[in-house]
Amino acid sequence: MATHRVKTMMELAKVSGISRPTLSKYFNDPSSVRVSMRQKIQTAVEKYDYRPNIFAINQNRKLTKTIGIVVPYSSDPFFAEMVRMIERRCIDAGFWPIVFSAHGQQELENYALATLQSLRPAGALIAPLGKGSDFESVERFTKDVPTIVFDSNVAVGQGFVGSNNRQSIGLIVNYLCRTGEPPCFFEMAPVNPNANKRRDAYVKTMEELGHEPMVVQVSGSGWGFEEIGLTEGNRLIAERSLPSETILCSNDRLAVGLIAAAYQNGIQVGFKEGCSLRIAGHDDHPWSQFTCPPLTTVAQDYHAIAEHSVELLFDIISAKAPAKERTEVLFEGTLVMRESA
Amino acid sequence: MATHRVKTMMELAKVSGISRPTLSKYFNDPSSVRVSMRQKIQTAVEKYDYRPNIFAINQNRKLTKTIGIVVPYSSDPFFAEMVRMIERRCIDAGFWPIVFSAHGQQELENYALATLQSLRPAGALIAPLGKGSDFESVERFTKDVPTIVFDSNVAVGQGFVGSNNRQSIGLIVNYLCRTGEPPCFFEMAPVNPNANKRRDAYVKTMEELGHEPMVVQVSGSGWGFEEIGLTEGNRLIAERSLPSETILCSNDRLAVGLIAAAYQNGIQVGFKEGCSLRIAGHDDHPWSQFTCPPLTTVAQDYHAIAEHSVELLFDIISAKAPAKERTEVLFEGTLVMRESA
DNA sequence: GTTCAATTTTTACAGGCGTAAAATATCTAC
DNA sequence: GTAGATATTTTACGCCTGTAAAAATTGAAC
Repeated sequence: MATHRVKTMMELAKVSGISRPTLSKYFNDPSSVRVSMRQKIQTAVEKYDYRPNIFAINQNRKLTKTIGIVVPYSSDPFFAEMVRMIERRCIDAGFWPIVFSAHGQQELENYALATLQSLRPAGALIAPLGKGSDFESVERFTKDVPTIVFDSNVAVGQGFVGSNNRQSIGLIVNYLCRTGEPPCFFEMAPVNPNANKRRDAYVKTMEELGHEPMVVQVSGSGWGFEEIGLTEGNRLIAERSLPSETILCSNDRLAVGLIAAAYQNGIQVGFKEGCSLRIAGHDDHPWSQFTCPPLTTVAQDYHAIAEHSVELLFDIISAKAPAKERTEVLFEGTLVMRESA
Repeated sequence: MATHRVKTMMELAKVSGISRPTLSKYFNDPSSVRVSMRQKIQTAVEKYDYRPNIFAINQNRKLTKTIGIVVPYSSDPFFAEMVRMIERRCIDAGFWPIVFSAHGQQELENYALATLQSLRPAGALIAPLGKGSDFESVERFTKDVPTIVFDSNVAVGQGFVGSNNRQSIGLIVNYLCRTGEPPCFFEMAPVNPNANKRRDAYVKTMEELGHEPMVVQVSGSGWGFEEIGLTEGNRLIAERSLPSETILCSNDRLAVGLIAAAYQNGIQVGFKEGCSLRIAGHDDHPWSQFTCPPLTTVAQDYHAIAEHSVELLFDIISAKAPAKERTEVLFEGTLVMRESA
């Protein structure tokens, strides 16, 4: 340990008595050298605290070990959780995950894609902004980099993994109709394909059940969903213009804002005695269990989506030829009954 | 645009009639070539969609343009917001921010630091896990990379930027004592120096005001603060063992859980008629305004901390010699009066 | 001890760009 | 138009590792 640190593979070869190409082979894939050799190398690496130079490595490799992850909004708990799971899987598989967030802005999404592209990643997992994306930029990126799209099904890349909104919305609409007044649907102008699919699923399910769909679309843009839920909820309550006393929100974050609005107007939320409003969400965000009352919602299968996205990407990367067809995998939601509806 | 894309600087030199060294100079610093030349180059770059190869660039540069950002928990809204601001400043200054999250785990923090280090960044902004950090790993990192520490004042790096907990806690303790029963302090086993400083500040302030400090330390570890606040809050309420009906939480996330616990036990929170518990937090997390009731807290100056951290780092990077002394900058908190206390 | 296969070593070149030094071209001011 | 300062081109080498091909070594089984 007191030994002077070694900075290049050449030096390591000299001090360890092992040829440089063998060292190179080892760093590419430790199992490609004999066990005895492997141990000698590991000892030397530790003794001289050597680490390969990433830049030199990637300059000649056709395939880097970098995996790009791009999300629209890293502080959204759904994406935060997805990123955590995806990162873990990549690291365990010997890849280098690098995370970018668009922070809701097209400009930053483009920047992230451009940066990532110049890193020549082995592949990428992206959740596009959706409506806010510069479609051509995203498409250009996917031409160069094997890409799996998740969450928001923008029609690019080699595959998509997400939730079955038709099924999950159907589930909660059924539940709400079964247990009380049919819900209206609370949404803002859709920011991505998911939002559209959810609204359509709501309308379809209501019609199937013989009820009149009631969509309440409020104004507001950006990713500050709670804020929109709060201010628009306050407005709707003041105007008494809610078409139903049961409200299904397009996502949990909107519901968080709406619950706050109800509270601030002295309205009790829930299905118990004395409650005059039922509020439900969609996603089962990590903090949905901490609302007052706890939020009834539909859980997306975070784990399955993350896991499957990564598997799909690895399949594509390891396959020589690009997939002939874009695959789409949808996971089903599960009802999470709490107290808000 | 229909032109074939050019992949190396050499090719770009050929097709544009400009020498490679001049192009190289341009990419290092566009202002180092004549205006006429600059325009010719920009035109060619766009026409042939050329982008320099990052790996080749960084292999020879002593100083890369990479800035590393390491946070303990990317989905914590405080860090999410900090990251957003820091990234923006770095991009605007022509640097490449790369974000890593330890997801609360020492192993991942070490991995992030090691990865980052091999990227030979120009500098780094890190918020260490704190108690959960492998101090030696962090210190070793800071020996190699100019580093500014923020949020959690672990004694490494060239400087620290954070909040003045003594002042901010003093502010809210004063407020709470002035307006009602003196608060007890609700915390979990401290995960970082901030938590310790806040508790100490609470104790000091209470003593100054002539009150007996009452610290309620609950068990629970990890970064699931809301969960801890909820379960431990439920327990304390059931046991009737809260020493005061005014509770100052070590941070907002704990308060979110505690408010949920109060709600679930039918306890009204706030200072109005009929309320029997006052709850306050610290940080002014983005979602604190959506709790029921809205959370009274102390706001950290996110913007100042982010801005100043970056400035400090840039100063160090541009200065030839490393700073002789580790600088510490603290920003003051401001009281945010809402309805929970 | 021999043989064959699997490893490792030797040798050599490539990758894309930074950068230094000397020669040449361009611009500005007079 | 000319000198002097400033930019650009030419030429050449270095950075650190990947990788290919041929030669040499090692290992296990007989």
